Amino acid sequence: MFALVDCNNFYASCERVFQPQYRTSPIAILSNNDGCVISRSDEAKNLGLPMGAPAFKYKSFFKDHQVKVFSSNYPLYGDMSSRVMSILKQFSPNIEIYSIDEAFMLLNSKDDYNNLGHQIRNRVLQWTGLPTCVGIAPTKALSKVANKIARKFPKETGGVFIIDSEIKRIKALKWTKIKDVWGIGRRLEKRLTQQNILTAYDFTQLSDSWVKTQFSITELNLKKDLEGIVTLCLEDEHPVKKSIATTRSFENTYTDIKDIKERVATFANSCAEKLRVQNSNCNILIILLQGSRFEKDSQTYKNSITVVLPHTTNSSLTIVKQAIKAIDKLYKKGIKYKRAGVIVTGLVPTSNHQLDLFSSENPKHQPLMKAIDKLNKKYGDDKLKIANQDLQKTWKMKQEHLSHQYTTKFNDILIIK
DNA sequence: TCTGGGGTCCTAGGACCC
DNA sequence: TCTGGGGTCCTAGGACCC
Repeated sequence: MFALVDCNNFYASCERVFQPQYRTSPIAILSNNDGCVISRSDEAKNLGLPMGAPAFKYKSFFKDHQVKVFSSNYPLYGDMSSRVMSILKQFSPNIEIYSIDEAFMLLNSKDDYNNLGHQIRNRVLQWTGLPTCVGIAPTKALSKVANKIARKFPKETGGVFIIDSEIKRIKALKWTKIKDVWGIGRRLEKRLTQQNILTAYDFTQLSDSWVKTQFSITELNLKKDLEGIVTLCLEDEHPVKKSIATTRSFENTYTDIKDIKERVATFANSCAEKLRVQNSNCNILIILLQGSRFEKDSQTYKNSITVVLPHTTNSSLTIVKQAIKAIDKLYKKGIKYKRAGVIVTGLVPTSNHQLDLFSSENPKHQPLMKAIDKLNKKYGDDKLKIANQDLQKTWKMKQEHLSHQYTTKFNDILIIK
């Protein structure tokens, strides 16, 4: 059997752990630059605050309803997540960390599922302060369904729901709206409802061949999983990433190419650092540049350049240089730019280094990068920068409601009187 | 003033090869 | 009138997830 453990309103709950005075208040967490709402407590949801609500439009709403607003604090959430995951590993060695706040687990057939589900919930709550829900079922897709039911009916289920019979499976699928099925997004929902496929159960009644030809193998696999036939398996715990991205919106718009180059250099350097952490090299760079979606003359501008390198690399120097060169080509005068990004792909392990006959990197790059990474790790906060990166710190992320890094920074540790 | 960011997988179609 | 066939690789675009 599979279990899906999901933290309730993860970011909002993390903030609550360290500021328990907000245990019953509506809470909203904002995206980077305090742009829009990305996590809400149940109280905020009940007030009708939608996901993705732009913060500037909801200022008075927050005030009127006394919503406690936080900027996103990823160091805190990341650390809380790893604490939760290490607790889950005590219950089953076969675990797939699916996202920052949820994990699939493979359970032993001898387990008492109901008892185990409640044990998991209780231990995570006791040790981290985070509430979770547990769904248990014969397949991954069904454990998602079970989890949703546990979440929706806390009183009846106590936060744990198990699909362990055909009757329960059918009932659960009939209850699940098609748009709430894992793997059915907005587009597929529209196409399916047009065919009068309204629930997960309706979806499982379609013929395999129709699903395969109308959609793709992905949807067919999903259908089988919902029927109770194990099709989706646990994935590797530490999959090697196939692409790495750093893309950001700017706090304001930029028109000067110098500002854009500065930011893009930072993004490129960040990609290179992530490559070195996972011991990968890349040979393809994609550089994106986009105008403000909300300015009349800039909104249509959205362009990218793909650069194929003659050799693979994870050198910040090379990647930054190429990214800046691309900006020279992408930049057009008179546009208000709002967003840029760098994606590196075509990743290979560094050990797989191929000898390039006609072009290879300056051999001095590697030891230099090693030295930079070591110093940055030691002194923190990316003290060492390469030329072109935003030395002047002309930009800064807007984070007006940031909480402390309670669990990862010595100066921020709570003091109990 | 002000609307997130980082991933994966699949398919169709073109280029190229023998 | 008529255009081989089969295979692989690559890329762009579309869909999804959290």
